[in-house]
Amino acid sequence: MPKRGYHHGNLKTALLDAALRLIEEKGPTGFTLSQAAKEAGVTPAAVYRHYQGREDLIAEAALQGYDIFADLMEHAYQSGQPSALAAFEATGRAYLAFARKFPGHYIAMFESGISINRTPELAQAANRANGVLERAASDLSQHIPEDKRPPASMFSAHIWAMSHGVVELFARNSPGRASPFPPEDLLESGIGVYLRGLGLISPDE
Amino acid sequence: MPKRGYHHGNLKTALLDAALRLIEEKGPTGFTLSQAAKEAGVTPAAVYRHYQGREDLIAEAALQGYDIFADLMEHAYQSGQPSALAAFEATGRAYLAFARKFPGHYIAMFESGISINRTPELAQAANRANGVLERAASDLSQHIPEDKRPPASMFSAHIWAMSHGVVELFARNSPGRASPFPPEDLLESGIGVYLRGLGLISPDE
DNA sequence: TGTACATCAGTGAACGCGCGTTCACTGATGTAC
DNA sequence: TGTACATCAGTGAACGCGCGTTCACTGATGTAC
Repeated sequence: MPKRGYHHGNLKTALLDAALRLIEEKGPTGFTLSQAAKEAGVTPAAVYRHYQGREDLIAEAALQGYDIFADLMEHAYQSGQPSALAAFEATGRAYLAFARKFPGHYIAMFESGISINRTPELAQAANRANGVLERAASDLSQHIPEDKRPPASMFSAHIWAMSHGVVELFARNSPGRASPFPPEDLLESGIGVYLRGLGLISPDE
Repeated sequence: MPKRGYHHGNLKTALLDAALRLIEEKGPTGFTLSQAAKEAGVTPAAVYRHYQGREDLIAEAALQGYDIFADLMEHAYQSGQPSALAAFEATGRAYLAFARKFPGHYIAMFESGISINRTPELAQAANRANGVLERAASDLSQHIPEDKRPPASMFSAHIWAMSHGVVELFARNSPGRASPFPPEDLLESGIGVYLRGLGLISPDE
């Protein structure tokens, strides 16, 4: 870990890490470039060697986040194969696990106001992540009689919304709004009820 | 509408309205007291005649929001009586309607990081709103056989999470993340599936 | 191995800016007589 | 109705601060010969 001397050696990464910590702590609007620089042990001006500016740092955090997120979702999806149900449920769990493990990334992705269409890579990474969930939903909905089958994109939007809601309301340390249940249980049971509603789990399971 | 002269006459309200507009536009951390004062046509120092400072303005917005919110929920709940199902569904719809109609309030309440326990009145208003949803859930869950009945607080947390998720992901103009469905439909259908999963709606309804 | 030199990562000072808050003040309002 | 005076809402200047960004610079690194 060579951190001494005039050259940092690892500044780009160190800045991104500092930014993630700060975004997690202060929110995307409260995050400042100067503070990130300070945490990395460097002058604010040095940041401009590696990023175009404040916005660019946030966008980079979001991009990295979507990549990790998509990988995790992909892996969860695969891990449940060949059962469409197991794959789907693993994907749901992976969502919450990601939000818990990478809160800075999560916030940069979903709460920073950064447009998905800022750069083609960002759009691509975001779509990849979204695609996994939609594929899992689509696979699973094959088991529903066609005339009662909701569009996979609606199905996945429902699950996404519930997951996001659980994260924002109960998994974040919202001051004074403690959940009566662990977020993991809440999401698991919520998805369970939902799947039962689609006839994908028998009522007694 | 007397706005001329040295005395504003209606400054407290005007400031709160300006704050709500700005919170909606810039987010809770992007909101500034100075700008709110400017919008109300007044010096920043004048704000201190009516509020204790920046934080207090946000807290006031949240408080007003919880009051309106609780009233709307209450009204929706009553409007569906005596049917527990109708009351519950109306409550869900009221949630989204509130978020759409009072985005500034919504953000101040749920995204500003203001603690519910900042003042007793704030805590009370928040609990009143939450209580309506929980009561609606509790009423409705009487129709579930006792041994299969989830706690009402879990039930209501699920619905709250899905509602909040729909608002955040699909009802807000998140740049580049357009929903394929109107948020209202998304929430209505999501809640429908969920209630079917609890056995509260017949599969063919 | 030694030297000259190009490359480039990070410095430090400076900029203009808007912020939240304070303070002594002033102008308008409303009340007592 | 008129006047004196208390109340108080809003002013304007000032404060110290941290921000994002720019610029000419300097010190370290690495490469060519």
